[in-house]
Order: sequence, then C-alpha cells, then structure tokens
Amino acid sequence: MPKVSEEYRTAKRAEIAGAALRAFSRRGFHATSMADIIAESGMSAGAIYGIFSSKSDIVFDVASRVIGGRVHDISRLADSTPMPPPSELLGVLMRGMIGELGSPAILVQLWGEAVTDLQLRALASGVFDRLVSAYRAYISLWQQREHGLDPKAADTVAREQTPLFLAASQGFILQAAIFHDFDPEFFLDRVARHLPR
Amino acid sequence: MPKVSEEYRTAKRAEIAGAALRAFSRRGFHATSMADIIAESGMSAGAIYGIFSSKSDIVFDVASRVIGGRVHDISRLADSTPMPPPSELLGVLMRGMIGELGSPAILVQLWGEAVTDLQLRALASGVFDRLVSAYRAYISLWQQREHGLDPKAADTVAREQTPLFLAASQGFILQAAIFHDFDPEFFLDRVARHLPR
DNA sequence: GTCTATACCAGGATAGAC
DNA sequence: GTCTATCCTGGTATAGAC
Repeated sequence: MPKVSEEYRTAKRAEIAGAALRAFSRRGFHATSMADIIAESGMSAGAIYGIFSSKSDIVFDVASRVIGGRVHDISRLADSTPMPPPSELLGVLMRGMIGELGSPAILVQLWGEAVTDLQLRALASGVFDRLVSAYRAYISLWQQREHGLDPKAADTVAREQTPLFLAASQGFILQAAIFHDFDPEFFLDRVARHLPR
Repeated sequence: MPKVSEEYRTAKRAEIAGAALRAFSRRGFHATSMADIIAESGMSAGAIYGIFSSKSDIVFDVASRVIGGRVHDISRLADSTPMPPPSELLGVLMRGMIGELGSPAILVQLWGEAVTDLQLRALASGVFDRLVSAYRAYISLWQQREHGLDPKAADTVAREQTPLFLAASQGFILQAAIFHDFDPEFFLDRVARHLPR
C-alpha cells in the first residue's frame, strides 16, 4: 500500500471535516446539504465520496474531532502548574474551548443529536465521563495540597463536588449558545464565587 | 364563524401535537416523517394539513407546549408554602418536570434546534429568562425572610446566585438525557449540598 | 483520484372526490 | 372536514469519462 496515499487521505479528511464543521456551525447538521459541504470545501462530489462514504459518516467524523478537542483540553489542565483553585478551573476550560472552537453552538447541536443517535450519544457520554474524571482528580489533588486531606478523604470530597462542576460547564456552554447577550466573564465570575473551595 | 368548529380545531391541534410529541421523542424532529405523525395520530394527511400548515408548524407548536409547561412549573413554585430553601428548589422543579414530561430528552433536542432556528431560539431564551426571574425572585424573598436582608441587598445576593442555579438546572436536564445510568436523586443531593444557602 | 451529470428516492405537500 | 392517491422538490449517492 502506498504510504503517500495514506497521508493524503487523512489530510483530505481533515480538510473536508473542517469545511463541514463551518457549514454545520452556520446552518445545522440537517439543513446543511452535501452541496453546501461541496461548495465550502471547494471540492467535487466525486472527491468527497472517494474519502467519506456518506453524509452521516462526515457528521460522525466532525463530531469526533470537535469532541476529541475537548478531551484534549481536559487532559492538559491536569498538568497545569501552578494549580489554580477548582473554582477557576471552569473558566480555564471554558475560555480554552471558546478560543479553539469559536462558538460552543456546535456542541449543543451535538447534544441534541446524541439524544436519538446511539453512536453520538456514546461519544458525548464518554466526554462527560472524562470531564468528570478530570474534575475529580483535580479537586482531589487540590484538597490534599490546600486542606491537607488524606487521599481517600480528598477523593470523597471530590466525588461530591463533581456533579456541580459538570453542570456548571454544561450550563455555560448552553447559555453561551442560546442567550444572545451572553457575557462569559460575568457568568464565570458569578459561578466561581459560589463553587466550593 | 361557528364556535363549535373553533373548539374542535383546538382539540384536534392538541391531539395531533400529542401524537407528534411522542413521535419526536422517539426518533427526533428530523427523523420523524409526516407519515410517522399521521400513523401515530391515527388521522390522515388531509386531516392534519387542514389543521397545521406544515411540519415545521407542528414542530413549533409542540415546542411551545413543552416549553409552556415549564413556564407553568416555574410560576407555581413562587407561591408554594412553606418555602423550601433555594437549594431544594432545583429538586422540586426537576422532579415536577420529569413527572410531567417523562424524559427531558425532548428539551435537549429543542436546544439543539434552537441554535440554528431563530424562532425556537427566542422561545428557549424566553424560558431561560423566566427561569432566571423566578429563581431570582425566590432567592431574594428567601434571603429577606431567613437572613433578614433588606429587599435591595437580598436582590443583589439573588442576582449573584441565579447563574449557578440556572446552570444546575440545565446540567440536570442534559445529564438526564445523555447519561444512561443517570440517578436524579444522587445528582440533586450532591448539587444541593453545594448550592448557596 | 477526481470531475460532471444524473439516477434515484424519501418525504412534504396537494388535488379532487366524498 | 376528511380521505386516498399522487405530484414534485430537494438532496444523497453513483456512473462513467478523464
């Protein structure tokens, strides 16, 4: 098998996925036609169907990339140093997401699809799980360092707090996507003030 | 104009909307065809198009009903007595929603649509606004009664806290829709414990 | 591998009879 | 007002040439 071809394929995939993401972000998954993706990518139908087998194949690939980016964000914050307090973690994560993704609208669209699509649901559920784990590990470590708890006690505290951190993250994303005049910093400030320390 | 006809129309509308809601809940807005709605309602295409002008007309009607129900929930809790503490408000609201709606999945679908549909977005945004107002009024009253704050100070506190309450509500709904093994009471217990008093 | 042109189909909406 | 049968658009996927 020619190795050039393989690299070429993955490069093309990324290129098409990028175009599709832009189109989906503007008009939604269903309102976006293959013709839109073709126009946005500057390629032809034949070229695209040579790389992706169907539209839903593209949707799933785009979803994986978007969501994979979130997973990457999460894993990074675990090694950030110095450790900001957990209450600031939310802000770090959300700002990073906005910076990389522009608008979180596509995530909300994905959630909507995930409700009825088993594959996408597994994907979304997996990210939530990872986010929970990351928050938990972080909070646990913080509790040990700052409050001198032993690992077991710290983990118990962390477990208690994670659902709220997850909900706050999700609320941020949703409100940013729906409210026309959403102010990220206002939200983060208000919420951080009431998150446990 | 015959008044019997008017009542008949609204009854039929409700009937069709109910059937459509069931179909949408199962398969999603887009995957549900008019044929599905026709089958679920037991009526014919002609009958339905005599009442609704298009599929998106039905979607919007269903969305309004679902979301109108939430508004009703919210307005009720303001007059509940004795007043539970704000930290329990979330549970009251979420349990009521589950009881009436079954699963919150349809709400997440709506959010996903709202991102790209201006009308639905206005609808969703309006509900969030109302929820914010309701939480704010409630918390303000609570602060006055329990902590003896004057109305102005109480409202300031309430304003600070509402974003987190809203986010917690949204997180509950989303997690309930996506996590396969979501435990409502576990979530509510953990979150209530860290919500401000 | 990629292009254009097109086959094919799902599904929303309507016509016309009752 | 309601039914059935059907029209027709929009959109995915493919055929065949290059």
